[in-house]
Amino acid sequence: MAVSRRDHLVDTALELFHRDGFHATGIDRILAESGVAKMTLYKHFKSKDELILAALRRRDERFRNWLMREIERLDKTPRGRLLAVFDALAAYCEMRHFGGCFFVNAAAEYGSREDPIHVAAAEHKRLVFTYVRGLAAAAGAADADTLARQITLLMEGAIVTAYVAGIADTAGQAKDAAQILIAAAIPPASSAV
Amino acid sequence: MAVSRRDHLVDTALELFHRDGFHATGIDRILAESGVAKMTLYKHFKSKDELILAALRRRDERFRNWLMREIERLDKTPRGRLLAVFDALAAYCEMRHFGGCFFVNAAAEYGSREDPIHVAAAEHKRLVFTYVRGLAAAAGAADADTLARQITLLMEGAIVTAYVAGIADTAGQAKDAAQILIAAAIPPASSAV
DNA sequence: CAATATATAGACAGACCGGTCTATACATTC
DNA sequence: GAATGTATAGACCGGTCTGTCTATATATTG
Repeated sequence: MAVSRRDHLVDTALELFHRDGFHATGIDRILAESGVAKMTLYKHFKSKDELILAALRRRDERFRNWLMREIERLDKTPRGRLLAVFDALAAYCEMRHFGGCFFVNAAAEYGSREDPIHVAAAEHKRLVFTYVRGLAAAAGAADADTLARQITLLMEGAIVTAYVAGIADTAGQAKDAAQILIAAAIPPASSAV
Repeated sequence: MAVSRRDHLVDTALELFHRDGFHATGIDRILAESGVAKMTLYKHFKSKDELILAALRRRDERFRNWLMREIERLDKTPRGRLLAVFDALAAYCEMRHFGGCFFVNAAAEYGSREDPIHVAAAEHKRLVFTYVRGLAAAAGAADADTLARQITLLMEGAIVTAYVAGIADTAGQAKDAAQILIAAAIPPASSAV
């Protein structure tokens, strides 16, 4: 088989969870869609929650890899990459089956901050922030933490607004705001690097 | 009775939906918590979805009233009110039972953009944007639409980051960013008004 | 008092939930 | 060819879901 049963199961679950939500997606539908037997699922995962966690891990890995490659492809300069973040985001929001941020949606359904699913969502956000902070530091920001926080706030706002309010080009508007914030945060001497 | 059965039902549903989510909150729990009989619920609402819509309407009304009063109380100048938005937001995020944005959570569970629940969430976002745009225009922004969009993007980012990532003071960091954007958007001549 | 409206409790239906179990089919490997 | 491991289908369990129903209690109003 080209892809293992387990991988296929996680991919199918990921797609259905993102499209229909976690509680609204029953185990039986995932099995029917993937053509996998119930016992095979429960051999690989102890429970539905474990399957959700596996889907979150896969999504985190794929999304961050995609985002980083896209940003590194779009611009070669550190400062340019801080802005390219929003071009990548625009592409993300315009994808065919855009359904908002998978991790925000997960946290919305599993609101308890102690829930492993909520924890996994928080961890994803932390990793994205860390990546952006690296970009900000490389671009010469005096306070990389603050600039990275401002940029990630705009990113979150753009995704959630595109999804909930259905407004196009929020990423472009966020990019315009980011440009102003970057200019204010990075000393002119470093801006040409 | 001090409050009608219908109102009590909506209030209880609102609280449980926000705490535990929509799919995870069963009709029976709402009835047990509110002490209302099932037939009374179905006399006032055709279905669970209708009850959810009523909860969204009540929440929209209450939240926007609270936000506007808070902002108008915090600062008397139009420009100051644009920043006071984030002080109100900070207070909101620090409330005891803060559970993110009720409307973002609703849209996360009812992802289809045609779903009346998703539509109601989008409408709430539109109304908040309209209010902020009014503040921006009153503050003398040359392009009130653009500034209002930037500010609402920061608001959304702050709420979702405080909730999902569990980070404190995102509203304060958003306020710092907003100050820079406001300074860039409002002509100095108007800034003293 | 009688009539009406509105509330109650709780059984009930039919579907679906997550999860367990048995029995069977189909490879691969010895 | 026999044995092993892994997949399959699908019955089954107890519980919960939304929504409907009946029968009863209570309060108001004529």
